[in-house]
Amino acid sequence: MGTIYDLAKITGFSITTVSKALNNYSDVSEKTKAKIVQAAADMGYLPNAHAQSLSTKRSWTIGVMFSEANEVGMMHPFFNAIIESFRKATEQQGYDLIFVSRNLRNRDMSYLEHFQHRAVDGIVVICSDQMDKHVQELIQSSIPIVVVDMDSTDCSVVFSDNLSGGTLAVNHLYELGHRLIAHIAGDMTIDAGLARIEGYKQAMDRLALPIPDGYLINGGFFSVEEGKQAMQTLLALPKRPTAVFVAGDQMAIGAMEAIHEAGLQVPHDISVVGYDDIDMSKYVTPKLTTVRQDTERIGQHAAELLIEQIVNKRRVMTTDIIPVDLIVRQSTGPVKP
Amino acid sequence: MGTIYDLAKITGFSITTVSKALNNYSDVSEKTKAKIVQAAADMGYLPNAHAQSLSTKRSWTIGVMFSEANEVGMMHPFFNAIIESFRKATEQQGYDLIFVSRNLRNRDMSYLEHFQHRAVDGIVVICSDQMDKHVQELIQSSIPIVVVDMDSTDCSVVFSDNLSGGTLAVNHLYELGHRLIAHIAGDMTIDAGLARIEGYKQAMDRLALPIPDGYLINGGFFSVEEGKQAMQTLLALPKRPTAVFVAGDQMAIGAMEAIHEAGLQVPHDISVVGYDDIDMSKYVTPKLTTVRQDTERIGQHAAELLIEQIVNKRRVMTTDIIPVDLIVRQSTGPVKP
DNA sequence: AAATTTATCGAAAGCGCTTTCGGTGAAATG
DNA sequence: CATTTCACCGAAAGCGCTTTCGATAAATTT
Repeated sequence: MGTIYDLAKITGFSITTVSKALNNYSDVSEKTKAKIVQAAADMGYLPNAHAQSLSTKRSWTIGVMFSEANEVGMMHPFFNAIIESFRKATEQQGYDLIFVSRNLRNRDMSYLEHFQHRAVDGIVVICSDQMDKHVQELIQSSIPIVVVDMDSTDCSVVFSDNLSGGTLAVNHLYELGHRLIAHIAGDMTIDAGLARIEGYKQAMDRLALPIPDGYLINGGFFSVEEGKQAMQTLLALPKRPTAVFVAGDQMAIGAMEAIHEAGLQVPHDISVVGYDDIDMSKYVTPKLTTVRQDTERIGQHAAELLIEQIVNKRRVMTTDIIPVDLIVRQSTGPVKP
Repeated sequence: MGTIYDLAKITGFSITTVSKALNNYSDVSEKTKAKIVQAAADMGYLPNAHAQSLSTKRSWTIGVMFSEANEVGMMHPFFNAIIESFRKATEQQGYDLIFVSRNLRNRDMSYLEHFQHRAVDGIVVICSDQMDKHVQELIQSSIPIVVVDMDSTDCSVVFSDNLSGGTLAVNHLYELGHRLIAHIAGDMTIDAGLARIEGYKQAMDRLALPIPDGYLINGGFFSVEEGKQAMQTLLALPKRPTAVFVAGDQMAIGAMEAIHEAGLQVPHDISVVGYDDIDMSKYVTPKLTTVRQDTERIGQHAAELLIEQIVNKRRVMTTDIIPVDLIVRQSTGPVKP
């Protein structure tokens, strides 16, 4: 593949000139630039990224820290959608994503340490666990960073308008005539979960609807299984809700399963609205009514925010809230008379 | 964060000794090693990966090329599951994954070029498109490589036993009494799709079942939408099948939707068995009977294969086939009398 | 006591690249 | 024609690390 030294030897110029020619410096004539570029093409020359990084202190890599909360790794559909759009946006600017692990050849180091070791230009964390020690460490560091789906005043964050999302869901159910509306919530340690709870409460309050005991139930960490269990608890209530707003699609799918297993029908007996609009939502039966998060926009905006910090070399600490939409499908319907 | 030069200054040893101490060379006394290690810990020293790579010609990174065929990017659940298990296995050995894009700061280069530029130690390609020019280029290169879910005699490959998978599905349906068994196939340009077709054909042949015209239908590239369309075509057939083996879960979900929309019931009117056992399969209604691919094992095995090539510095060209299982759920049932 | 080993350390080169700072000769200016 | 400017190029230092090859002093061996 060759180095600039080979190129210098072949063309007869110095490595300085070769480097300059390849990097479009102005102080090299068009003629010699052409020769060098040609020679580079001929030998299939490619600059060594490590050498470049070493010398420029710019690696053109972005480290991504992924949630490993509920062990889903890279299989979380919502996070995945965000990462995907983030990737598209960053790659357009020439960055590569690097997924680091915590153990560097047997030593095991923190994520921050690992990112420092790899000398990433920036970090994106997509992790819902506010309290995670590693996340905090990353935020406190001086590496450009953007955090998704989590709140923080110490760095750039971007997340959905969960408050409105909750309200949207409740209002929709209200308009369908429902008055007994329960909420299967995400764990309170998770910002998104908390905000949706708040949205739910505010909406109920505004509609002058009481929240009966047991109607606000913790669904844990957004898994299908936990959603199912929460719904079972709800079904066992003396006064069963006619509708339930679930803080995540996967949980909602679990909830629907519980309902079906109890011999009831969605939406005939109970309406359910989810949150996220993951890919599968439109394919489950019945198709899930849900609050769509704009993963495309979240990922892209996060990318912009991060890159801006990288190129301008200054930290920005904005919190950007991305609007959500209610997608009405078939899991919600009018309340039974 | 500091460099070995700082460490040398602080401890009073040469950078050579510092480096050796940090890398456990035998020709440095325990005492000085202790001092140096302690100093390193104190200042939070971390070696610069780029400098190390430059000097050792080993980057401890693995490049991953992901399918971009049907634009799903990182959102393909099956590929994702594999990557996840691959990641776990490689990270344990100290490797980081880097997802490269094709355009390096405005120039746009091939994947191979990009990988060379990043000086990855190895490559994993998870892409079903056999003919992809970039994939071929990667395979022909001298970088250690492993390919997943695709056949090739020119490199290490690992994929599921798609032949048996097809047979498994057909036999299951046969045992339920079905004789009119159709197959919604993956595109023939995709190895996995082709093998499943072959499995289907062989099984049908062995059971002395004819394959009526139109019973073998191309479902394209495994999307829900395409599966749905294929099923609609199948439903319009004069002699409608009583069971259908679908080459992918997402297509199967689409197929079920088509069936339901036609006013028919799964499995009462038509049985369907999918392929992959993606996460959602057990949550759709009815829960999908499917051929499970062992993503865990595929990813891990691919990792082993790749790392072995990296450390032994020699190419191995094995093709390893991972067994599949039939997971019987509720989308298949006895044929109507 | 002389000759060898052994243990411990460091100088220096090298990995491939960027960037500063001068140094040419040619063109432009007076 | 003397002087300034300009266009073009290269020497050299530096990025942070590894690794070879000696060098030295201490420990062993004869």
